[in-house]
This record gives sequence, C-alpha cells and structure tokens, in this order.
Amino acid sequence: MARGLAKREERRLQILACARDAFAQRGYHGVTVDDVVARAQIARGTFYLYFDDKRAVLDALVDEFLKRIGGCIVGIDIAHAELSPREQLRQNVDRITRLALSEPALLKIALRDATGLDAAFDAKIRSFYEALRGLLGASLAEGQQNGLVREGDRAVMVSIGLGGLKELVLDAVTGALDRSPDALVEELMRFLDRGLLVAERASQVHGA
Amino acid sequence: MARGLAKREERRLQILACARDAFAQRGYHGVTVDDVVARAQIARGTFYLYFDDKRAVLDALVDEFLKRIGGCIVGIDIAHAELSPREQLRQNVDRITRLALSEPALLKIALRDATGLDAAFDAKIRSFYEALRGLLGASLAEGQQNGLVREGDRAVMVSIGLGGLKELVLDAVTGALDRSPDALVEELMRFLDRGLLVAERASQVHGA
Amino acid sequence: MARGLAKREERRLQILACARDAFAQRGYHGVTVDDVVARAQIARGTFYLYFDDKRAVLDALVDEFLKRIGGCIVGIDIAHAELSPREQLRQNVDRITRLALSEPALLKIALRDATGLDAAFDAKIRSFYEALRGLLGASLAEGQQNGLVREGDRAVMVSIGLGGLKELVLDAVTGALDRSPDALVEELMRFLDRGLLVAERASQVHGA
Amino acid sequence: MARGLAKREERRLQILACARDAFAQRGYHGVTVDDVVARAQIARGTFYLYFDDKRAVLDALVDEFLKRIGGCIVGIDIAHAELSPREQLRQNVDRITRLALSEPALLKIALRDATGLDAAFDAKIRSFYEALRGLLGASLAEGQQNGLVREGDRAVMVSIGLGGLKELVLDAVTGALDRSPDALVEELMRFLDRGLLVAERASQVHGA
DNA sequence: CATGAATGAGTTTTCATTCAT
DNA sequence: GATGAATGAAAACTCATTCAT
Repeated sequence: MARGLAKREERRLQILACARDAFAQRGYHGVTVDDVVARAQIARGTFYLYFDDKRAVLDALVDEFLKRIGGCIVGIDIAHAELSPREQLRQNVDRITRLALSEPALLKIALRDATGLDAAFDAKIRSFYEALRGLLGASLAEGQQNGLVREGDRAVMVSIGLGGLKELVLDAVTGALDRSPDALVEELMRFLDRGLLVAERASQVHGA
Repeated sequence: MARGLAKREERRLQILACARDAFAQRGYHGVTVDDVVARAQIARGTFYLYFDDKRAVLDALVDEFLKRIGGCIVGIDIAHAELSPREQLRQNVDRITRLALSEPALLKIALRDATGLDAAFDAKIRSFYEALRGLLGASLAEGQQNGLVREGDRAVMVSIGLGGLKELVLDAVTGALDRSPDALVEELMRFLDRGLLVAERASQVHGA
Repeated sequence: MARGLAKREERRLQILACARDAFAQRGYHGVTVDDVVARAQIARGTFYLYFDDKRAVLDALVDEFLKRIGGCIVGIDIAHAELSPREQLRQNVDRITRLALSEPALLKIALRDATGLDAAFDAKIRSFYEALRGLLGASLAEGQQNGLVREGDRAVMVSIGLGGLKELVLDAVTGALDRSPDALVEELMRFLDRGLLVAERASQVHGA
Repeated sequence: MARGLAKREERRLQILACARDAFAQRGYHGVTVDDVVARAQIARGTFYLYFDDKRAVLDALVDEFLKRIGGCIVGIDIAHAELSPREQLRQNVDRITRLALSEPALLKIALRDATGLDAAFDAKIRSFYEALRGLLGASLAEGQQNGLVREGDRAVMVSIGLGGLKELVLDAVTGALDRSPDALVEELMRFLDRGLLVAERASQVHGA
C-alpha cells in the first residue's frame, strides 16, 4: 500500500516534470494535454487520474515553486548574534537566486504564464505577492527605524527591489545574462548598497 | 477619398482600443475575436477587414506601444549645456513612467501577454529588449568612464534597473501601488542615487 | 437610351469574360466574387447589379456556350444536293471542334465545373445532353436505316462518340494534345469511318 | 492490439464509405465534414482522428480508386500463347468497365470532383493520365508495327478511346445508359474493331 | 488503475450578399 | 447606377475532457 502510494506519487511527479518542461518551452497555452502525456509516455486518460484538469498541473507547479521561494525567505533578525542584517538579507537573496537558477523552467512558468489565466489563479499569485510585499515592507520599516535602511517610500522600494531581482534571475535563465549566481547576488547587493549613480553624491560631497 | 481613409483609420483605432481593453482585462488567450467585435459593436467579418487575424491586433498594439516607449528614450548628452546627465536620465524615466501610467492597458499587455506567444513575436520583443539593453549598457559605460556611474557589471545593472522600472509601473497600473508619477520617478531616482541600504556603508565609514 | 443599354451590355460582357477566365484558371469554387470584380476593375456591389449571384454568371457562361455548341450542330440531310451525309457530319464535328478550341476557357468550365453544383444546374446540363443524345440517336437510326451507319446499340455509340469528342477537345485545350483542329477532326473522322460508318466503306466496296 | 488496429481500419473505412456516398451525391464542394460525420454517426472530432482534413478523404478515395483502375490494366503480350491481343484488350476493357460499374460513387467522384481542386491534386490526376496515355500510346505503337492497329495519330487515338470509355461508364453509372457490362464492352469493342484495328477488317475483307 | 477512442463545445476564418452613401 | 464597407451565416478545425473496455 505504501508502495502503491509511492508509485502513484512518482508518476504524479513524472507528469509534473513533463508538464513543467513543456510549459517552459512553449508556454501554458501553447501546450496541449497531448503534448504532456506524450512526453510522460502515458495515456491521455491517465493524466486525468492524477490531475483534475490542465490548469491543476500549472497550479501544482506554481504552488510548489512559490512554496519553495517562500522557504528561501527568512525574516531578518536585527539582534542576530552572528549575522548582520545586511548579511541576512544577502543570504535571502542568495537562496532565492540559487533556487531560481536551479529551476529555470519553473521560473519562466511562474513569471510568464502564471498571470492573466483566470481570476482564481490571479488571486493566488496576487496574494503571494501581497504577502511578500507586506513582509518586505515590514522589514524595511524596521530597518528604517534602526537606521539600516534609508528613508523613503517603502512600497515603492519593494516594487523596485522585487522587480530588479525578478528581471535579474529571468534574464539569467533566458540567457540574456550569463553570470554565476554569486556574481548576480553580489551585484544586486551593491545596487542595494549604493544604487547606480555617483555624480550627485560626489557633488554633494564636494558641496559638503 | 481622404475622408474614406480617415474613416477607415478611425474604425481601425476603434477595434484596436476594444481589443486593447479586452486583452488587458482577460489576457490575450482569454479573449476571442467575438469578444472584440462585441465590444466594438461590429460584425465578425468586419474585424477581418482590418486585421489579418487576432495575432495581428496584438502585433499592432505592441508595436505601437514599443514605438512610443522608444520615443520616450533620449540618449544622454554628457556635454549638454543645460541639463545634467542625471537630469536627462530623470526625464527619460519620467517620460516612460508617464506614458506607462497613461496606458495601463497597453502596459499590461506588453508586459504580460507579449511573450511566449510564438517564435516571431518573441523575437520581436527580444530584439526590442536587446536594443534597449545595448543602449543602456553603452550609456552606463560612458557614465563609468566619466565617473558618473559607479563601477560594476553593466549588464547586471541594466537588468536590475529595467526590472525595477517595469515592476514599478506595473504595480502602479495594477493597483498594487497607488502613487503619482512624480512620486514614482523621484523614488526610483533615489534608488539609483543611493540604493536602499545605509547600515553597512555607515559602519564602513565608522570603521574607517 | 440605346447607348445606355449598349454600355450596360458591354459591362455585362466584361464581367462575364473576367469570370470566365477566372473560372477556367481556378475552377468555380476556387474563385471568389472578389477575384472577379478585381479582374473586372469594378466594385463588389456592381457585380450584383448585373448578376443575381455568383451562380448566375456560371449559368450565363454555360448557357451561352451550350447555345453556341448547339448552333454548330446542323441536322444531317440525307437527300442533300451537294454534301454527302459523311461530309455533313464532318462539318458538324469541325464546327464544334473549332468552337471548342477557340474558347478554351469556356470549354474547361462547361466540362469541369458545370456539373455537381446543384440540382437545377445539373438538370440543365442533363437536359442538354439528353437532347443532344436524342438528336444523335435519331440521326444514327436514320443512318442505320439507310445503310450509312452500321448496326449496333445506338445509345452506346452516342456515348462513345460524344466521349471521344469531349476528351479530344479537352485534351487539346489543356495542352495534353497539341494538334491543329484539322488534324483532330480528320483523325476523329477516321475513327468514325472505320468504327461507326459503313456507308463510305460500303460505297467504296461497291464502287470497286 | 491487432484487434485495435482492425477496429481502427474498420472505422476508417466506414468514414470513407460515408464520405464517398456523400461526395457522389452532392459533389465534393457540396459536402461538409458535418454531412460526413452525420452519415457515419460519429462526432466531428472523430473525423479528424482518422483524416487530416476533408481533402485527405478525397485523396484516399481517389488514390485507392486509381490504384484499382491501374490494377485492371494488364500490358498486352502480342506473343501470348492463348489470348489474342484483341482478346487481351477486351479483357482490360472488361475489367475496367466492371470495376467502374461496381463503384458508381467512386467513378463519379474520380471523374467529376477530382479535378480543379488544387495544384497538388491536379498534378496527381494528371500524372495518372499521363502514365496511362503513355502506356496506351506505346501499346498502339507496337500494334501498328505488327499490323494490328491501323496507322494514325496515336495520341489522338488514345484521347478518343479513353474519352469514349470514360463517357460510356459514366453514362452507365448516372443512369443515362442502362446496359449490362457485357453489352457495353462488346459495343465498345465493335467501335474499336472497326475504328482502330485493321486486323479483323482486313481478314473480313480477305474473307469476303 | 490504465488506456485511448470518442466527444462536442468553442474558435477562427471565409466569403457571398446587402445597403447606405 | 456605382461604390465598397459591413454583414453574418456557414464551414473547418482544435483540444480539453470523458468513459467504456
């Protein structure tokens, strides 16, 4: 019985993997259930023994990916004994980046296909983002109170930061940007540390 | 004759506007030609008098939007008489932001639907991005040579900057972020100016 | 007024000619009303000022062609003062062949497209054939009574003869057979001479 | 598995038969896929499990028919031990005639619908005719050399002979000519005897 | 459980015909 | 009369889903 369950789970994962690769290559709408079952070498009907419908596969893939992304995020403890808040942040970014690069297919799917499908799906994605934005916003607030984060509109900061990270890993995964995870993380941290421009600051320094 | 052409163009625009709104609301794949013609209050066949197929409408919408986005971007002249490079950059960002916020539907379509459709479409989008990345990369290089931009991996900087801007305007347009264009632009410029974090730098300064 | 009518007729003929060429090239079903009006350089609506519908054009073309074919056929007068029955037959064949070769487009249309369209059309074609078969059958009967035509199943003879002539002119017109009308007629007559007619041979024998 | 294949072939044949009857009655263009599936009592989608499109059904029907017609044709062996060349020719005609009369629907389709559809189809039909004409022409040439066939333009003879046969079987099948296959064949042979062949006549003359 | 043949709702697209200008 | 934009019925085709074996 346990054996049977394990086998069932195995096949479920096989279907998920095949669907994931297909979705990543041709997009959710460009993939038919036929494509998936052909890759998985199963019969069409079998697919429906494991998933309610085509959408459910995307659901499962995205849910799992979001869960794993969520698992990468560890709240920052300002009073941490060993790690500075910045280092904790860096490790968060590092974990996310490594996960993203290790799952290029899932990343593409989550960022490209998992939006605009239907109301229920959008709500799920949106709720994940809201939660994430809330968490990050709170962290920024705490950081600001402790002088670790500059003053500024936190919601906007979150958008920029998240967008920057998303584009970074997406570009890395689609080949537009061929860098090691380390390089990406370090460069992102520098961005957070200092931004991009020196001119104004220099003049301010001169002016000071 | 001129009258006829004007009328034709008018109807074309009417169809484009209806399709744009439909796409923005339900996504390209969630919209049927029937939906579009119902909105436009025209017959199904009329649609095909103005566009070869559904894809052609998306093409037209995205092409035009990319063209307008491109029109917002003015190369930065370091030797400009009146405007500092930073101010020129700010104006670029400002124009793009205002355009994006003034066309929420097009923005959603361009960022959500215009990818993963088919090879031809992907190639077009990709080529736009490549060109944009090239332009920005070159600007960064020049900025670095002139001490206006900090050292760093320019391709990565471009990804982060573009991603930040994209997410910012998308969040603004989808309601996740309710801010005036001015506020968004100013906050983005602060990000470019200084990044996000102060703690480490402060401690480094203290340590120095 | 007469002028106006002449003009109207002229345009009607122009449309007919364009439709004829289009039908001959691409077949009735492969031709759209658009194709015809484009060739005729008229507006779509104008077409319907001259013909009730697309079928009516085919009707007109085929009717006229059948009428002209019918006009080629002159009943054979056994007691003719100058021309032998065989010569009268030869002239019939000659006229038909020349007409067919002079109107390749109409010939193709009449033999390829004018069948299987709808009941009414089929009935018309069928009635033409029936009349033709009746006429030829009667001629054969008279010929048999007068010893000019060998005994045999007249209906079958008619089928074979008509089929042979049809294929001959069709092959000539489609390029499968590049011969002068004279050559075609002479060869067909030889076929009839030694296969259908006894009179000439008989008389030759008698004369010998 | 073998069972499954047999079942599949059975259904394929069922669809072909229904399409064949529909095409024969209303012509290829007058038949919709819906008509065919209604006759076959299957769902629309099922049709497309067995054929790529409507054209493919016609293709299959015509291909098979042409193959069967081709199978009726046996090259004539002048030195045959038992059968005279004429008898061999008669048997060829007999086989074709019987096949044609046994498949009235296919005959109508092959002769009426299978032309002017599209370039590919036309090319196929044309190539069949060319091959047939080539074969018959060569036979005639050999017959002429051996004094079995009268002198004359062989290509023209072929056209007339083929046309005669085509019209004969078509008339028989459409009801214009109600005769037994034997009667048709005998009458056609008489036509050829006294129109194409010299041997018999020569002997008759000699006998006289 | 697994299969894959069958289903039929849903879309796209064409094109003969109409009608306001 | 002439025009050509607009119409919408009709057809082909796809594909997610079901169900008998």
